[in-house]
Amino acid sequence: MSRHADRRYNIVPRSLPRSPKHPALRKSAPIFAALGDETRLRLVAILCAGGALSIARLTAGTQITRQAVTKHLHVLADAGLVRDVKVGRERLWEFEPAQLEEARRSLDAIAQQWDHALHKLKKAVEQ
Amino acid sequence: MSRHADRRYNIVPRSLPRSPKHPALRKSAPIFAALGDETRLRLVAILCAGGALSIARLTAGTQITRQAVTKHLHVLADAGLVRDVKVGRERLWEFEPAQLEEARRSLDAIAQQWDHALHKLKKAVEQ
DNA sequence: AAAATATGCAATACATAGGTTGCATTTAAT
DNA sequence: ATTAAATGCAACCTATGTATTGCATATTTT
Repeated sequence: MSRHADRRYNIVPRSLPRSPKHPALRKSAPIFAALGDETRLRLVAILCAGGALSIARLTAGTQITRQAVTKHLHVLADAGLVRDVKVGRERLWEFEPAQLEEARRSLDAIAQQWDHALHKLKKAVEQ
Repeated sequence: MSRHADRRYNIVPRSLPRSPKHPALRKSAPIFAALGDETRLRLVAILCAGGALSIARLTAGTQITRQAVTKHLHVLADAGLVRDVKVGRERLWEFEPAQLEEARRSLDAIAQQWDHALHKLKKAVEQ
């Protein structure tokens, strides 16, 4: 076989959506990426439970510098998971529930596909 | 104020768990990180719907090389989201639902915290 | 006004992620 | 036995992520 033939396969499983790419997946990946860091996950959990907090207070709960926390907050903000409000000399960050729901829907969708596959399998076995 | 006083703050919000770090969050972060890539999210969705598939078939649905897909599969495997079985000269990859459930539980826990905070707020306003 | 607090900005360092290429190895098909 | 197919392994490249340091700026507080 020639060297780089790998990409030339044309045997594509029927269930595999090629270029149109599930839009829900494209939307969800950045949200999961934002949640895929322990520090950020903690920040989300804290903001979720404690209302709006300043950077200084959020930094107090970590071993990293304020600037590092600031960057994490911006990552979360880019993913739409938090938003900020400037109050005086402070910048308060608060949780934004909408995108978390989006993530939940994605997981549910995948899990549902799985359940469906299981169900089909079960029916196939029963017959 | 001296230059790097940021880390010396001792005003810690009551709700903020310092070093003990919620164990659930530490477990979930790697799972979210694994899901935080569009290609991997697609792979999960495909495996979830289509049973066990070889690397070659999984590669056919993408624009990237087989080796890149292999790396993504290993990331998913490290997160416990997929597992592989060697069959003849093929290596088949299949979805592993347990860890996805873990991710769902994490999101539910966070969302529940949020609901709880809202409920407390509502009660406070009503009084 | 002066000092303290809270944050912003920019440069930098370092590790890791994502991807590729080239070649070797294992199995299956002819 | 050859050839083809599927995969494994390793080196490499580049971009991005994480975190730091140093300094500047904006707001309170005293």
